[in-house]
Amino acid sequence: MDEKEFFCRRSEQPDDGVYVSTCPVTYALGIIGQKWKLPILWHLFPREATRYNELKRSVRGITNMMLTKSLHELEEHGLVERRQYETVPPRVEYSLTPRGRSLFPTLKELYRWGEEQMRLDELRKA
Amino acid sequence: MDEKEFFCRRSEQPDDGVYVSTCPVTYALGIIGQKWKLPILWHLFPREATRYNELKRSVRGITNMMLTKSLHELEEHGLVERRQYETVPPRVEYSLTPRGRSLFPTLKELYRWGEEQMRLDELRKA
DNA sequence: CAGTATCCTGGTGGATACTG
DNA sequence: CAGTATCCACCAGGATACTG
Repeated sequence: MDEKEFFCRRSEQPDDGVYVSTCPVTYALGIIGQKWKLPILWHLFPREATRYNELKRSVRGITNMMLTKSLHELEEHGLVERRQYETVPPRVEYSLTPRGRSLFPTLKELYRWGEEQMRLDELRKA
Repeated sequence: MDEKEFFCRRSEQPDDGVYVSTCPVTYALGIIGQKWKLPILWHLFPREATRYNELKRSVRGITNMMLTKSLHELEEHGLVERRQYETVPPRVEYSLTPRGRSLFPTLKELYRWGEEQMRLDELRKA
């Protein structure tokens, strides 16, 4: 990845007016950029598996709708795995796949930068 | 930054119903997460300075409204610097601050991960 | 050239109720 | 327990026109 190749490329499709991004950063944000994705992943990171309702309790403020939708999307992208036990009452557990865990170093970088920015912004306000 | 400290914390303020995120990742995405921020930064990265209209031409599809708004916000957060020359017609140049450039390693990480995900998704479709 | 000022649309995310 | 099904509000982002 040299510098010239790094910068965002967009492929233009004038026929239907649709721009398809081929930019990996945009692609990544499309996977983890929505409101609840990261809070969910955060809860899963340090754990083996988590049940639906435990997740719902831990991710403050999330509704069934959003939790279900987010989990589906994360599953579709292969970051999260759903395991269902055929018991009564039902028991469903969610866990990170290796692919989900591969996000950790990247998030750590983002965390580091964000933390730096928070400190700098604090200093400017003071 | 140990693992326990890493995960997202939100401070709850029940009085006005507002949740203020103290999570550095959320903070970072609040700065660079909007639609046009990264495309703009991308154009600035390999350059010394760029004029307003050059930026507008390069960032495909952006309107005056969005370009102006995004640049203002980037300036507020100290990532971008605006320099105005008192000539007729006016000449305004935008460039990255050191703080803006400090984003580069982080973006490279996100790029790397996103690229990996794109390849994996391609393989699954095939 | 480098922006502002208005007005408006669409779609993310939320509220609420219901169920295998 | 672990979800669906409907309906809805809000605001990021866009279209268009105008200007120092």
